[in-house]
Amino acid sequence: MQTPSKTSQLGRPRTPRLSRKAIGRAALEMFEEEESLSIPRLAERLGVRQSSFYKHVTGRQEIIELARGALVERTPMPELPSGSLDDVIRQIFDSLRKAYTLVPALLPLLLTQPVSHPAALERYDQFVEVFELAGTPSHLVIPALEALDSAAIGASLDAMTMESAWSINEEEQGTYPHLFAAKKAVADHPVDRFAFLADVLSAGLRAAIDDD
Amino acid sequence: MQTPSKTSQLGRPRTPRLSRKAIGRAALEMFEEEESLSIPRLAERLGVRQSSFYKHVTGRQEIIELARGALVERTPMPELPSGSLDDVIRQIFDSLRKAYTLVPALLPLLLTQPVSHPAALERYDQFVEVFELAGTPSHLVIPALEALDSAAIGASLDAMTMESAWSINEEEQGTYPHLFAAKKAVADHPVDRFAFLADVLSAGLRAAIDDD
DNA sequence: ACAATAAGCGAATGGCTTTCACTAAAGAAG
DNA sequence: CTTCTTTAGTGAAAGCCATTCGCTTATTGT
Repeated sequence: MQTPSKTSQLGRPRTPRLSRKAIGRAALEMFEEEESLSIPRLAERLGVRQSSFYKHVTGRQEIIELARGALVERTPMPELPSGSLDDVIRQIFDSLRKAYTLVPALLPLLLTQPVSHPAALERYDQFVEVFELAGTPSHLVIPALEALDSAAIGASLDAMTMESAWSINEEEQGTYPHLFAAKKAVADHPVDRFAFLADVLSAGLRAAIDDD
Repeated sequence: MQTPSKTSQLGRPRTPRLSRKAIGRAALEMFEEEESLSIPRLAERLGVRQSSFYKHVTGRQEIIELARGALVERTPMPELPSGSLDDVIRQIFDSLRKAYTLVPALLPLLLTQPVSHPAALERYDQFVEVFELAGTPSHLVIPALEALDSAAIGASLDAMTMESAWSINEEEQGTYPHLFAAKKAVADHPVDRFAFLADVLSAGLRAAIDDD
């Protein structure tokens, strides 16, 4: 009987080198550190060849969905079995924002595909439950949750696009006088965008829900 | 003197085949029709070779910014020299939404880079002016505009992610009871997401601005 | 008239995702 | 325990993509 070289990488390994969970976690890490996902580089991180992924996953999109799952699993569900609608809105928004600001580069990719990871679905299921306990009419729960979710994503991305979402050259300052002045005003008198959005969403959602 | 073959594509052409404006327009068209941007295919559309773009543009990112410009130039500025804050919010939100729903595939790419196209900057400059005419404190204009912008993007993307942002298998329906029930509730009692968001933003922004 | 610049092209580079035939171990069946 | 099937790895290759560079020809400026 031959003892194969210990460094041979051929054939099935004695102990598994990959799992869907490990792939999701590594992908999330990679997004945090490199702000993008490349399958060859992910393979390097995991000490594996790129083609190996396709035994666990159908393709890149699924890896991104696993990263979403890893993000949810890392973020604890806020304690809030019940509460006022105001509390519920602020807690959910804050929970989303905390998760999203960790990985801004992932957000555009998450936006373009539906949520299918079980851990993520379970988290949203809990959010829905809390909304309903706070007295939201059922047909408004999904629209309200969508509003919170995209606001959290938008704000987290804005925070990434450095300094400002609008980039004006020095020479062009006179060309866009109002925009330039407004940028200066908020620079001189900074506004916490997340707190502002939380106020806007809380007041707005409560008004829209009570009007029903 | 030689008369070169009319079909020769060598050397500088007698009349220009490309321009930044034409590139932006074609890129926007491509996003609408193919939901993605590929430089080789864009070159095909314009009857040109891919390397030619780099005489007009520094790279892919700049082409995307030109597409943003083309999108703004195609969308008319709403007539509204002045108005109540409620009108202003709804008009701006509606204008953004109209533009964004035309090209959902472009939105994730726009999110990741600052606005630098002159036509877009001018449009935002006008939005700022209208906000100020409606009495918004200057330091809140930018946060308010950011909120409208990301809400419009989020809603346009949600509308793209077909049917629902949450995809639940038939077998899993019992695993996510609240989410599933809420999806059913909104399916049975449909809610216009854009109108809902407009209500939320109008009420919320006015509250946040008046509290100041 | 002529030099400098500008706008095209062709070919090549290096990156990416995905597929497929192959190998060796694990697990199931008798 | 042997044998068969399934599984989790590898390696090589195909077919995309964005970008660069040297070449050619026209336009522009002096």
